Amino acid sequence: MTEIIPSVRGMRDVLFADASRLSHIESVFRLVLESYSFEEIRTPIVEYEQLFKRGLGESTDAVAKEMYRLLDRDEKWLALRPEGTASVVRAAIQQNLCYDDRPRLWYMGPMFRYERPQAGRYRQFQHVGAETLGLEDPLSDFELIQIVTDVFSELGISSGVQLHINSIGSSDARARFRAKLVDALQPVSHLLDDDSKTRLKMNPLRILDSKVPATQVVLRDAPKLMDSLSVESKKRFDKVLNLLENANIRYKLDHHLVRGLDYYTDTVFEWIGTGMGAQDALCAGGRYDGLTTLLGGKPTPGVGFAAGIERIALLHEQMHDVERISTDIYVVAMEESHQQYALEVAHLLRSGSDVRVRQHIGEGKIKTKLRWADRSGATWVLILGDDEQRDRTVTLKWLRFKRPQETIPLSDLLTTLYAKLEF
RNA sequence: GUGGGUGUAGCUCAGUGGUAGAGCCCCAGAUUGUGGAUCUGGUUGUCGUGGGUUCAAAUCCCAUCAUCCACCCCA
Repeated sequence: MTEIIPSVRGMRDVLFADASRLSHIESVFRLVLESYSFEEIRTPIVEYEQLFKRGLGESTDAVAKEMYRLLDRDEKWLALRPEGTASVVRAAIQQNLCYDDRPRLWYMGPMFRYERPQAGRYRQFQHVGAETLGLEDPLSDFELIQIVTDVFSELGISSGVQLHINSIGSSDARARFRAKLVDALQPVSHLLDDDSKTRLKMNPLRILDSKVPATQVVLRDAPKLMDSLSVESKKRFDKVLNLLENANIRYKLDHHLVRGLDYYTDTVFEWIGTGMGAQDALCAGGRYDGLTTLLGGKPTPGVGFAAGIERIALLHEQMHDVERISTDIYVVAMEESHQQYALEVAHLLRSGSDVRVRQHIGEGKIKTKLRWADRSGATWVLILGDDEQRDRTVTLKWLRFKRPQETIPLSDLLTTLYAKLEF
């Protein structure tokens, strides 16, 4: 036998109810984002590798260890996008979108990272994100947080999420803080875990969000990032928090929240799902006032978020059931000679209503056909035989309730169905 | 990239060296224009893959792949 070719590691097939759940989450994001007057942007899945190296930072894990790279036929290095923000900002610069506008853009699509697969972590995963460009006002930070809050509320998962927020200030402030932190931790570095020791040299800020308890103890006496922020940064952060309080959006100040990508400035935020295992970051984002200049554009402030659809689905699954629905009405022709009439009836239903209609295809006894009708999950089956074809009627049978079947004129079918649907 | 668990029928799983099993599902009949419930009968397998030990391997050993959990990282 010929060998089966499986799907690529970390890249899954999503079927039936699981696919419906993802679609539902996506459509809620779409509706809420559009209600805030955000407009959709679709950028390529493949970009020059350089875009991510420069945008996210050469030494970030997402770029250094996890990027899918591919050599194009003309020997240029391309990459499958590991996230969406760099592409959106690149597009805004290339299309000159900020020249006379403050674009409010949202996107959705697959992202790729070469990581070890785990629950809630895949090598191909779905992001939905939004970016507001050209606005410095803290209101733009708040607005994005409000959008995601609305989405979670609409999905009915608000009680399972927690918003964490912090400000990491300007890159100057972070440089000052980095020096202070290193000075403070160097003498006690023997108390740190191995990863944190490495980070002390490579990326000291990331020590802050270490999960190792002993390291967190050491950090209690270390300098605080908040104390290194400029007066302006503090003021604008207070304003963001104020807006959240006025809107009754609950948050947790998390001074150890630092982001893994280099482009963030000032406000950073993240929603954590409760009871989810290790991969519990559902949505994260923040301000990135320096990104456009990194990518060769004019200085333009920006703020955005990205949400992991699969992770939100994992949480949603714990809280809500989603049914697999494929058929409302199953149409059965008794014999081959009734097929033409069945086709006519099925098409009438499809064009005259929004029900899902499936016509039985294949030979078999009526018994078998009805079993297929039952298995399809349909609410009704329409049976069409000699009598029905002759009188131009249909026999309508309930599959889910004990109710008598009835034979009705074809011309009354749609109105009869609507009457039953209302009931 | 590191550590650990698990891979047996379409699904959930039992089977610790001696003929590959159960439940559910599926198929046929009881019931030739009526599904589901019941009864009767039936089908379903490279035991993840490759090698090794053994008279004999689903079972023991090695490797490998997949998957799950944790680390790491992140959405």
